Amino acid sequence: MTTMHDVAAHAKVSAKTVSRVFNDDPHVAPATRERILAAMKQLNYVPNTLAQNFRTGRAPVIGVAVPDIADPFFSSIARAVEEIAAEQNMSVSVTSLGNDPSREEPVLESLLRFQLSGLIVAPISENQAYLSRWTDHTPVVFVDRAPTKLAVDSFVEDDLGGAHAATTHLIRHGHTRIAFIGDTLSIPTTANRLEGYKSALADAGLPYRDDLVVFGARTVEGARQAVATLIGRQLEPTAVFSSDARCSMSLIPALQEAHQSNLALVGFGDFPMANALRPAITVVDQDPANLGRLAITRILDRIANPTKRYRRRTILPVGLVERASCLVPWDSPVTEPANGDLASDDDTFSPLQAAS
Amino acid sequence: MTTMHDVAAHAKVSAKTVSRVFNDDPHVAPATRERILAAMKQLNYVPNTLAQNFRTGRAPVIGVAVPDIADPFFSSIARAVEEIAAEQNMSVSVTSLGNDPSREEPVLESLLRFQLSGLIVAPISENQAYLSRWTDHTPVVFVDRAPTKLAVDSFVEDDLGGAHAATTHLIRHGHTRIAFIGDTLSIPTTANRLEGYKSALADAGLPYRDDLVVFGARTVEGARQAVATLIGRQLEPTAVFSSDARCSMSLIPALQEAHQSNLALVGFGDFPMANALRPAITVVDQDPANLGRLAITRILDRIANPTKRYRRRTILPVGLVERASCLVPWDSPVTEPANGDLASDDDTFSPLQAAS
DNA sequence: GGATAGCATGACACCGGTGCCATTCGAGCG
DNA sequence: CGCTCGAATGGCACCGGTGTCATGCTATCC
Repeated sequence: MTTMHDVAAHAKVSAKTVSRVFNDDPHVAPATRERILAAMKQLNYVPNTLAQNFRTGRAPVIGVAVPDIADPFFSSIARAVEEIAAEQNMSVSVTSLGNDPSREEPVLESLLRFQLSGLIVAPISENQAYLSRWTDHTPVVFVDRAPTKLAVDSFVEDDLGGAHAATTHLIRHGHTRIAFIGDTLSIPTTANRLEGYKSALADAGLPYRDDLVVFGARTVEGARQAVATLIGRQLEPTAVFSSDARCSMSLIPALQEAHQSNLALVGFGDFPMANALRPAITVVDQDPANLGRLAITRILDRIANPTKRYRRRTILPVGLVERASCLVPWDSPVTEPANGDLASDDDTFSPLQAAS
Repeated sequence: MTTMHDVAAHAKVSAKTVSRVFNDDPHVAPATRERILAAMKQLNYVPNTLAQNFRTGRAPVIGVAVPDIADPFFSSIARAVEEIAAEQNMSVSVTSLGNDPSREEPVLESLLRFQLSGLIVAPISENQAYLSRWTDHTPVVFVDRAPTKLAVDSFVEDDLGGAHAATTHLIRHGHTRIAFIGDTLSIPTTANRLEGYKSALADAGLPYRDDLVVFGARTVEGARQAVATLIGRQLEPTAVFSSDARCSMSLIPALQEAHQSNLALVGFGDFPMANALRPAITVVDQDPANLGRLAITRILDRIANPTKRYRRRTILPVGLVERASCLVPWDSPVTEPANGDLASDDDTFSPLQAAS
């Protein structure tokens, strides 16, 4: 790798003058500039970002740590962050935290040692106090999941309100036995959504039955077991509220396998093909890209205005995207859906329509 | 940020000794080690990775540049890379290249200036010659799309063979008018898949009709237009081969809207919920995670064995995952599907079954 | 003509670790 | 007792840019 000193020697100037040419410093004679530019081209000079960052003490890099970058919800967040970071000539370093909460701390620590310009986290652990030693120097923003034992910015969805709305929606469609299916209560979003579900039941005067609440449905296998458990219950549920998109995506194949075509379904979080499934899946829409945009914007603001004060916790409203899976039986709507998403729902892709 | 010198001063030793403690150098007296460890803890010392990397001249970072990290295909690649990189204490810097080929060069250059340990690229431009100045120093591996005018490692799927198999599969099911729907020929995979499609037609003695080949179906809107164009044709197609997962995901809603429930469909590339749709979508499966694993493994091998020679181009076989969308009419299979994926295909989630 | 301002350029330190070599000191041994 | 050897530790340069200040030179003006 050729360095600035090589270029300087070749152009018979000092390294500093080469640096000036690079940084468009006007105090360089045109002839000198030309000579240096020629030397740079000839030697194929490329500045070493590592050296620059080292001197600055900061890397123009935004860290993004999420449970799983292959999950469409989190990859949408990352994509939005990237887009805005790129405008500021910043790059993005993505890390998947995985499933093991004890790995979170070492992973984030090693990320932060890069002297990141900022960090965006959707945590998997239940306590992020260990981050406090960094938060004075590095803007940290939580997304999707609020921090525990740590005072930093966060942008989360209205889990409680969304779950309440989804559950209420099912109740309005006449359901009284509604199951709650999720991954694990250790994820704060799931805990909040369970609360929303409970409060909706309470508001409607329906009993809360904990035999209708099942966890572990993150994988198709887990969802299968959850479905099997529910089917075995006395007074089987007639509807299911799925606590997150990942669960919904596991749950749907599991329901199909178990011939549970009579169960109504509302999921928290939209997901690919949700509107192409038959019935199209009614979901609480979260807009992860917006979450990402808000997070990176806050980081950039914090960098620009280190002393300014911001509201730490932001809870974003979520909307119900009404499709068809909330109706049972699905071909005889209880209420006329308001959402345009439903407009094409009779345009079914199913061969069975043609066959019947 | 407290530095090593702060710790050294506090423990009344030299910076070098602090460095030794950090690097588990055995030549440190136990008492000294204790004193230094105490000082480090008290001052909250964290090593500055930027300085370490600068000295090394290399960042323990693998760059991953793909068209769109929010695309499940590419996010699966990134996830697999990450997983293996993490085992080597390397982090991953992800960049989406977007749609503008002219942005590729500046984006990759700025990534490479970080003195990456390696770079994994799925390019969007048609010429990557500009990377040649880097390839001597930094291992570069292409995935999904082979490099043009550049001699580096690549791992791509058998686009030609896969498209040939998919098209042949449709022909075996009795289709003679098969449309090809893709994004753009400037993506080499699409060009190869079109060749595979053509050769399958030729092998079957079917005519190639370029009025059945339509591009621009990357978005739902584009897919709508593609469908509209095809429907207008004399001798409409009875089947469609979709050139990539993204197109399939756009095409399916478009077909639903256009009431094209009689069209058979095979897509190149699996995608979320493909097996939960009704009919479940028959696809050529690509295994993006494997692509990612192979790429990062090759980079690590290259780092460990700089002189060793490898076969540059690897073409991975692809398999046909037979579901139901290739059968027309779907409820009367022409042949008995071999794939287990079909086992549950009568367990339909569709309300119409219940209704009929 | 001399003082002065302004521009082009260079010298040098510094960012925070670490490789290399020197120095010091004590133990062990002939 | 003196020598050798190894262990513990320190000094210092260096990685590649860049901020700060100094220097030398020319143009300008009174």
